Amino acid sequence: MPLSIKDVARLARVSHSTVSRALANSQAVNRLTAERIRRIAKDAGYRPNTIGRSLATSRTRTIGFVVTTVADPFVAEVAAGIEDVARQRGYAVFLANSNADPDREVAVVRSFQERRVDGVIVMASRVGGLYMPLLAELDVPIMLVDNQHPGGFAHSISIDDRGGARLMTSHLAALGHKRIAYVGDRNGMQSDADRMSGYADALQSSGIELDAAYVALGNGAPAGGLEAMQSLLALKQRPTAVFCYNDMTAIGALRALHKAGVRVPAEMSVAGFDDLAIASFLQPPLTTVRQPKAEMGRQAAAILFELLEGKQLEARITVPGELIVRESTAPLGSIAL
Amino acid sequence: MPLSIKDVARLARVSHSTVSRALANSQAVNRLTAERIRRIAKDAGYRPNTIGRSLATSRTRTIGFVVTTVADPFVAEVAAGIEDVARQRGYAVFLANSNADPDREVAVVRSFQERRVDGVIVMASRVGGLYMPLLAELDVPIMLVDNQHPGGFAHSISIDDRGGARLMTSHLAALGHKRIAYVGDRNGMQSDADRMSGYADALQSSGIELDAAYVALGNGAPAGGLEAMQSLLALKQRPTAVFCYNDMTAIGALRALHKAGVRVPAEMSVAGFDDLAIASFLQPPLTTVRQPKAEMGRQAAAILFELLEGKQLEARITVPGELIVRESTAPLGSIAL
DNA sequence: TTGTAGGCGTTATCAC
DNA sequence: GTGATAACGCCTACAA
Repeated sequence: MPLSIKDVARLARVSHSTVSRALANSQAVNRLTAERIRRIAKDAGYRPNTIGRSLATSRTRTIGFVVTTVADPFVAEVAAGIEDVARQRGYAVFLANSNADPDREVAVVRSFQERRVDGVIVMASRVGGLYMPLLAELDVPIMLVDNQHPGGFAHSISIDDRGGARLMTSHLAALGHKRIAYVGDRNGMQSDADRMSGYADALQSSGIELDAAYVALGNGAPAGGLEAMQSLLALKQRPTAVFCYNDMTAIGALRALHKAGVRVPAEMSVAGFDDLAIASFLQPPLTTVRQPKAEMGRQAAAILFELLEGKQLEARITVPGELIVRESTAPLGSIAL
Repeated sequence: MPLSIKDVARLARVSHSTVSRALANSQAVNRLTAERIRRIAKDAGYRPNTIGRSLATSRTRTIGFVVTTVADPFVAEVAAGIEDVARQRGYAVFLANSNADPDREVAVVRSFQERRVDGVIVMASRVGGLYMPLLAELDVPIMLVDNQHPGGFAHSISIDDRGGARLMTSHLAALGHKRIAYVGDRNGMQSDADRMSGYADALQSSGIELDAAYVALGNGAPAGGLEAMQSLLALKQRPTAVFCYNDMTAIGALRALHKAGVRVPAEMSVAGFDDLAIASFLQPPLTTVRQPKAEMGRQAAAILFELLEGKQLEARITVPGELIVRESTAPLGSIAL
């Protein structure tokens, strides 16, 4: 059994309330006694028990982070950012994977409820629409990262999906491409819809008509990108450039092209979204839209903590994406090796 | 304020101890009263408060998971496995990144201590050697995944690094390669040493002399693999096959080869270790040693829970790696496209 | 089968 | 400046 505040009190021959005050650096306690108590506590190896404290203060200094799966590199990078500032502020982070499974979604909320987390960060892209009201029941501040559901929540930070998609599609159009495809994410919800509409916007501004045949659906993972790209390759009139929902999709698309012997970017330009750590090491290095993942996680956490500390604010932050041009996109008809 | 057990007691016109018993499905309470109480609790939306329970039972049903960084895809896949069984068993997981920073390592242990986690899973590959004694002070069961420090801890699950490396190196030797290089991880500690020695073993059994010039050092990430491969390419007598510490290193190595215009596997075979989700989508699909990552996470958690539930066991599990041959390795001198 | 009472480790409100 | 004392929400003897 670890020492309690009472053990320290006994050692210091004071009451446990004095110990509590001394350890909390309260002004109301004699400087010297306070120092003596702190010294004794330290020597004895006393560690405060957060459970007791939580019961008394009804705050746990704990937040819950729900994701579809942390095995997704994109999610993991955001998680790292969140955990980073949480630790700085003395909060701990419960990690929960929903796996896009409604039963687990319910279980996660229950768990957070029963553990009395002070706040929640949600980044569960494929989460059912029923999830949000469930989360709202928790009655704690909720911060959404890359919100996948339109409206509803007060606090969120998201990449500018539409703007990013516009940026990338315009980049492709500027390279002279006319037949530009989009490989979406069939479970992509809001962000997919927004990237799709950014794509449509940019086509229009470039005077290119949107052709439904050039819109394929992946699943946000390489396998889906591979399949979608194969369907595009089967077209009589192939696209010359393909903008993918995310980098994972693009990785699959690149694989399909290599298998089919189509050279990138000489015969086909490929672009992604996210800028995962490996994007610059792909063959060829991937042109993409950078999301500042860790930074978004950090900011999400920082805002949540502001809220928890009572600040009144309404944060709906949109972060601009950054166009990162690498070697997977090139002018139409360019003859690269 | 959420309802407490006392509120339910009031509603049901019984004492709070009866409610406690009823909700715990105790036999000692009248079936009908119990049912009535449960019904009332449910209707009122009662959610047990784990904090109170923990204080009373001195168990939190919480575990801590320390990693170097969850942004590493390998770590993230293990995390998913751990979280999976934790949820099933009613445990919650605190995620903590040490970032290989001694100060944070200390902070993490403190946090776990103060939050009274019931157990800890450690997967902090670059963690300082001082860390382990610190963790031991926690005085809770500790489970190591892919242990990076020789000896010391009772419970661990690790890939058979040496066996896996032997498997891969033998595979390369069997393809006819004589000049086989190894790109290690300069921060790789135990697992790097073991893979290195498996590599050395296999060379010896194949009658190949180990040449120090063919041992290069990366850092476990693509950038390190790229650099290391460039140094190997600068050799007068280049290797014809390269076994990399892990897939991330191999990704960097592949990039270096593409940049240098060296064809894989025609001119150079490349192999990795881990079998990350993207390995099969690389150019060319990567030959590697599969670690059952999620499964290892699940097993680590399962064993920890056995320990927490009082079972006496000493688990030092070694999981065999599986050789996955894809297209990045080929017979020496084969003329592929 | 049920209720009363005490305790888990804190913080917080009173007196003194 | 300090010490009793009473919460916080739950579990668990012990008594009835």
